[in-house]
Amino acid sequence: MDMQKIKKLREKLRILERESMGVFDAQQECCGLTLSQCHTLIEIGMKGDISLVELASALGLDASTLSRTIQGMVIIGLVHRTTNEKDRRFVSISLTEQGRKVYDEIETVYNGFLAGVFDLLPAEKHDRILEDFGLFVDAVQKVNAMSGCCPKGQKS
Amino acid sequence: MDMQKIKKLREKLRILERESMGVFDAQQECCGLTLSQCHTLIEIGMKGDISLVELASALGLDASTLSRTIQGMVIIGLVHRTTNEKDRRFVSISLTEQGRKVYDEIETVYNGFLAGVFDLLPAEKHDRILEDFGLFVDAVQKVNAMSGCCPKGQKS
DNA sequence: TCCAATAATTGTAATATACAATAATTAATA
DNA sequence: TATTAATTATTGTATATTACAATTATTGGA
Repeated sequence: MDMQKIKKLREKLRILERESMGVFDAQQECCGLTLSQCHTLIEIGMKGDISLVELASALGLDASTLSRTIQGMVIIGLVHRTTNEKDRRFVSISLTEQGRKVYDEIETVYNGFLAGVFDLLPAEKHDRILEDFGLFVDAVQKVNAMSGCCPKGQKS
Repeated sequence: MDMQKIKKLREKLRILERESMGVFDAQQECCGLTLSQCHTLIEIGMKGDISLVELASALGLDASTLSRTIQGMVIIGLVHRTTNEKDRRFVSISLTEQGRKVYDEIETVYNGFLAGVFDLLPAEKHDRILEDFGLFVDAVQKVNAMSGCCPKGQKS
């Protein structure tokens, strides 16, 4: 890989970082959620019933941070939080009916956004782009796993 | 685009969002900079001499936010801030020698990271992956520009 | 010259975050 | 079985990041 190509990729990554979050920000506005709440909602929506530590780990956050986020979401009626009766140390976090509704709304908008992106790309390249994107992200993940320098939620 | 493929892409995007930031976080640790400072440093490093509003716009931040970030970076000796004598309303922001050193260090680590990523990908696919990634990001940018729902730095 | 526009900073408040300490509960062990 | 260790979640505390509003300094135009 010559440096010129890497530089170009860096630029694209920086743009994507900002631009793809734009959808989330729009979401935040549209659904009256903060970005943190939005991320949390999506994660719960995908994982279903989940404990606090598990969720914190999935989001790369400290448990105390997430505890407060969840607290807020319980108050506004998006999230259900109950004690797990099998092991009363755990809480069981899930979406309320209202939370599910907001989640579905976010999903719809986000999926629509991506469909719009692909509308701008030549149809015959769609599969290739998806495949290549997947390969790239997988490799990123592998490199991070290998180096394992700075896992989220901890300063070494 | 069928929904299944979009879902898969969503998952990849979420991973990338977290994982690619990992490098920055590592940076943050290694260079003693916060993430905001790191982003700011990189932007100044790329753009060279720049005014506050311009830089704020490039970073998608409010000018007041950036003003404080810059203040901090001036104090720790990474950034130079002087009044533009042609138009004394503007300040001229640039990297100090020390700032340039840290910038170069970050560049080196980040580029090395991406080189590592491509080491894991088959060489014959490198160019294709780069091209497809570029196409995708360009399309994302276009869609955001079109909808123009929620530009950064403002709640509508 | 006076007023409007622009750039930057400061005042203020809200959110997000991590680390440390604590309370509650379970598992392990002596 | 009783005590100790480990685990989960929450609270206390401090810091960072951020935006909006108000203010100051400066420039350009009427």
